[in-house]
Amino acid sequence: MRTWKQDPEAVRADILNAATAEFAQNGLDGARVQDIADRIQTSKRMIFYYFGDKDGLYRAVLEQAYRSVRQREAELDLKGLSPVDALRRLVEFTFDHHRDHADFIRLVMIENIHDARHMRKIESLSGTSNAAIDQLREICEAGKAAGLFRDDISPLALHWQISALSFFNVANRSTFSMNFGDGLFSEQAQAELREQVVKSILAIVM
Amino acid sequence: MRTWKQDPEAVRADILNAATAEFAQNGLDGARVQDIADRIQTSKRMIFYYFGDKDGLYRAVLEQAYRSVRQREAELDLKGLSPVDALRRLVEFTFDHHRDHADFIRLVMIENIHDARHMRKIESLSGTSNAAIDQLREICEAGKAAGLFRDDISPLALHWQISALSFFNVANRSTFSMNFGDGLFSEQAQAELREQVVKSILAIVM
DNA sequence: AATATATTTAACCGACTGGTACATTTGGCT
DNA sequence: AGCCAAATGTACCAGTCGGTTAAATATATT
Repeated sequence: MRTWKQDPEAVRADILNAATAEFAQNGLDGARVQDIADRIQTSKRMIFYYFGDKDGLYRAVLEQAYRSVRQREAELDLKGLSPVDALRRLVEFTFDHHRDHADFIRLVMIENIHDARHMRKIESLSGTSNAAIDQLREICEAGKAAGLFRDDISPLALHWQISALSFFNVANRSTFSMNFGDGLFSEQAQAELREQVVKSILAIVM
Repeated sequence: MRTWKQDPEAVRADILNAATAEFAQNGLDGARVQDIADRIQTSKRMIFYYFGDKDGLYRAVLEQAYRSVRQREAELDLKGLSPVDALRRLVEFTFDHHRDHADFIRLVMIENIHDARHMRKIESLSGTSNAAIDQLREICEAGKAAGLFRDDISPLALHWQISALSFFNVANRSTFSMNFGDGLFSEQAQAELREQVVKSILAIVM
């Protein structure tokens, strides 16, 4: 009664969150299991108890991170907007969302260093269904139907470009700043870049 | 005099090249000094003899990689081209160059994971002079002077976008393919993406 | 040739790290 | 209460890895 109450779910969730921070900060090889345990009040033992090994924990982190992101993407409501407005909104959302979730970006960077070999083992991520691309496809079809968009645009290629610009903005900030100064990362400049991205995407479809 | 059984410079160069491959493949923490030695015919001891410690070697790798890239960038000859043609050529060159030097891209990804903290210690990289941005600036000025380009374009923001698209294409190939298939990475699709990037950049300046 | 210096080899080490063995406690159930 | 399985604490281990010690060999210098 006086000692700790057992709450397995909370412990598991705590570990997962601590591990997310640790992996995002230090990478898979740089992360230390002991440091993850130290971030919360638990022991290394518990981590192996719940997740098997370091790789299993990393995979759980990756899975949760992707699930969270996809869920937030699915929550984006574009109903009632014209194709152009919907596309603009989607781009702005993606740009902002990447900026707001740097940990996720870092996990993806790390996974790319590993050629996505851990992701490949997560069955829940192999489903090709993806809200972001579905929404984009709908926008494109509506745009084409309304005669507003070109006929030869590819939703996938469009998504590629939106992702590239939003991702790079967060992922490569450190080296870009080292090479060219951090002028582009002031709030003012970021707002301008965001608008540049929107216009650039709109220019592709129209 | 005739037979140089010892060849320190060659050993040093070999180590540097082997280390470049090892670090690019496995990251800073994932790389193994022993594995670098095994890649060539030398011993671990030599690596520490020439580069001090693992971090020193990594810094040497990074420095050489950046120097090579900057040199190749400087070799791009845009003289005699109109602003539009020069810009198109620069974008195509950057897109291709990134694709052709995946190891460099990976080193930059790795350095970004580490918040560019190793790059920061390399004095030869702190010089802000950069051929790529200089050429772009010239193109922009010529374009504005000729009344072909808008007046409010920023060479830096333009470079940011060219880099973002070229970089992402290589850096995020693994996870992008996992999520959306590898259709965009066929030769045919890559050629189309390349053209999309060119048009998108041109749309920004005009 | 003799000496000094640069380069290379081989064996070794201490710290760290992922993972485990085993004992102990907690809480649900009868 | 008494039992059992889930959950947790403690101590520990075996392999790995960056880095070193010390000695040998090659080259340059005089």
